[in-house]
Amino acid sequence: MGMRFHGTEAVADRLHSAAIRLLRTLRLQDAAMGIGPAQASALSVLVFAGPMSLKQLARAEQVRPPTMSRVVRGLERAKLVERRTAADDRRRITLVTTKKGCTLLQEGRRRRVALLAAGLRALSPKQHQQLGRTAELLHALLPKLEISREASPRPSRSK
Amino acid sequence: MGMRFHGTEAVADRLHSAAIRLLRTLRLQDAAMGIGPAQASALSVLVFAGPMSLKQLARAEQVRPPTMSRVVRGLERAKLVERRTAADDRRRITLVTTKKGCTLLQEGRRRRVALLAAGLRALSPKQHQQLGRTAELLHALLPKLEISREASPRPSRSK
DNA sequence: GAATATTAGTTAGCATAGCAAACTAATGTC
DNA sequence: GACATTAGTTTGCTATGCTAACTAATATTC
Repeated sequence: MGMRFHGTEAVADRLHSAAIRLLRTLRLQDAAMGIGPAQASALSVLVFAGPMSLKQLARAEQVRPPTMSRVVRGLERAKLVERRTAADDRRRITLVTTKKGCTLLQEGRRRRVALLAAGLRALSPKQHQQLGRTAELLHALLPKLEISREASPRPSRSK
Repeated sequence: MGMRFHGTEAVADRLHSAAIRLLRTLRLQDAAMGIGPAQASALSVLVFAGPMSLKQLARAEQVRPPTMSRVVRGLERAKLVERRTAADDRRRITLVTTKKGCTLLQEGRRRRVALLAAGLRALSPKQHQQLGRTAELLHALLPKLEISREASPRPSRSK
């Protein structure tokens, strides 16, 4: 009891700090593209999942609509995405990546790969595979954890 | 050619977005403690690695001194750390966690664990272990990637 | 030992990203 | 037609990142 329960705690911690450090490193690459991490991530979703509404994108990115609204404004200003009013419902907008946006994303991928390449190549194929599998594991795991956010009746800022 | 080179690219991408999503999820827990992710992370370092100077902490957190200076100010205001002038060199400060800071960190860990617990327990012990090992792998990997930052002669903001 | 260089940390100023609350405009409902 | 709901935006706050420029203390150099 309490023996190896410790393990879960440690894993949570290490995962947390690993994520922070990874992002801080990759942020530099994003910055080199003249685009922030949130913008890069949103653009990526649009490229791979195709056009969608702002709300959908906000949900996909686990972010509130006002936040996404601003992120999209940045992407639009940089001509990386276009907003179109949906045909059937004029409240909604449809976000579409531009050619430039698609290109930039590819470039970003190349940068990240270039950055990680040195590190990844130093790994054994087995470790490399492990890294990939863990990333997938996380993607599968995370949606289950978000329940707490959706389910909560909005804590309403106790202070 | 281009055959399985694709793999590295995909791993980099998935890792990137997994990190972003993980942090956005955990950020909610940090917010519930009334502390941001950077503050939580810095506090964690101080608790586990012991007292150190601001510069050391900035390096450990892969962040520039001005950024860490502000993060520390926040932690200090919340009475989670104390700054002491070093005895031998009065330029330097020594950052020490308070009792309250230590307690809060433990609580944060518990929260994260509670959040991840459902997910982690659904994993097989093997997957659990894999997750932990990958986190370690990343920690070992990341310092090697920062070379580009240190080595570069400061791009000097082209615009 | 005084002038100068280096180093630790801070301050100022800018940009991105997160949130909630309140607003506008379009769509649904009664 | 009056009211409720829904999609996005605006506003205003906080936290984090950066560079450039500053202060104060220590090290170096002559």
